Amino acid sequence: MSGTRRRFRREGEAQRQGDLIAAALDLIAAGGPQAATVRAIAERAGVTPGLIRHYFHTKEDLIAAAYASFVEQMTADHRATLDGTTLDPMARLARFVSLSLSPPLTDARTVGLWAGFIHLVQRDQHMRAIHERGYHAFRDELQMLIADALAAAGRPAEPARLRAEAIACNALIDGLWLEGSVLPEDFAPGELSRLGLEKIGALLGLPLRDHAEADG
Amino acid sequence: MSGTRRRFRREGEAQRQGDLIAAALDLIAAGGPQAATVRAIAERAGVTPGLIRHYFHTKEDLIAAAYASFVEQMTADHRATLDGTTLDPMARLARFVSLSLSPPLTDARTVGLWAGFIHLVQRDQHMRAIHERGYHAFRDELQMLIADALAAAGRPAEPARLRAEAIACNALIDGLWLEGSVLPEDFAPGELSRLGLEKIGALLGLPLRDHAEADG
DNA sequence: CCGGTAATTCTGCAAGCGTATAATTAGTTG
DNA sequence: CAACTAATTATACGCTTGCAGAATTACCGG
Repeated sequence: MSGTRRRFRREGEAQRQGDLIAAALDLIAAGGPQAATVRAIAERAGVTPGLIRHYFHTKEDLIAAAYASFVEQMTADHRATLDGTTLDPMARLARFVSLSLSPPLTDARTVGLWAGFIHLVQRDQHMRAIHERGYHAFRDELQMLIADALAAAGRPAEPARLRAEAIACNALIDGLWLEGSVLPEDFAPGELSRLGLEKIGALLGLPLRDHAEADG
Repeated sequence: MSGTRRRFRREGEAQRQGDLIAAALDLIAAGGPQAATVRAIAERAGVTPGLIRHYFHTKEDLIAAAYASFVEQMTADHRATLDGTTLDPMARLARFVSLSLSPPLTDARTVGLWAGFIHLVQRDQHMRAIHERGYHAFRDELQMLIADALAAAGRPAEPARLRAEAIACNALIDGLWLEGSVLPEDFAPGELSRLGLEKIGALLGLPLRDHAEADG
């Protein structure tokens, strides 16, 4: 009756799943979990709603996949910028801190996504496992960087103290991340990175210096 | 037709509004914003859905009121436990830190509520104002405590440095709060408070000691 | 150029959503 | 005890939601 059907192109499974996941993440970041309806996700991904259930058994499955993708990309980006560089341990630690406290990590979108998934993390065991893995990966990497930096400074630390330092430094980063992401106008550009480096340096007794990209 | 109508008691405006707000907060904490439907809120508050629109012009209004109540209670609880005590400045600061890193503040419910409102805070200007006020109240109080503690230790700090210290200490608290609330099983009981006191003490160069309630 | 396959669209449904409004009932006042 | 008022319930409406299944169409191998 309604004349012509909508034209479409066939795509690979990976491509379409990726599009749908990206669309879901965009919507959750912008409008919270409520905004990620199957219809909205499909429209943003450029397909019709029915296709979602061709690639995901249920909407909940898509959301879980989106969360896994989000966590993985967060840590992957982080690691990628650190690997392949030939910095000394202290510079690597400084870079890690600086990266954590700048976009795209410190950003309204990231914190919005993080918050949008929290209640799922608290209730769904699968989501919780994903979260736990990501969090521990982040903290473990930070702990290794701290260990290397302390060792390079001639002050190696025993495991128990190392764990405490990592938790504290991680908390400092997370706190600055939170505040800078939710109320960005409260802080001058680069202030968060500077503060993070200075205070983490103070906690560890290491003079951390920023050597990031150009500064005006 | 359906026989008897439901029995009810008339209540004051404050009481009913409070009940509805409490119900909304419970639901958001447990199941995220999605769970706080008008029907669910009404059922939990022991009334029928229509009553919500007798006390709030729209559901959005109720949610905004709930958020304001949440933020206010968070800071009020905090302040109340500190006022009326005759502790020296350093003990007051220690108490502030310790309170922030124990239930009910450091708790799955609180972080669940906080996260559940974030996307509203980011989009709605009214919500944003509420958030900003609460955040600044918390940080300003912390800053005053730090100022007093430093002054009492004979090392008063100038405003600019004081602001930086407050932001950093606040971030450390927030980070520990976040991690302890989302993954409580990662930390031993009291570990967060201990860590917070130790590391904030290290940042400020003050020996903060815990003198909270009994310890096993 | 012609089938076959599965990726994609389309249509529809039952349930739940927020909201509007009329009907009732509890409590107050004289 | 009867009238009055406002708190509360009840009912209904239009819209959206996630999901299901049938119909179509793009692409691939012959």
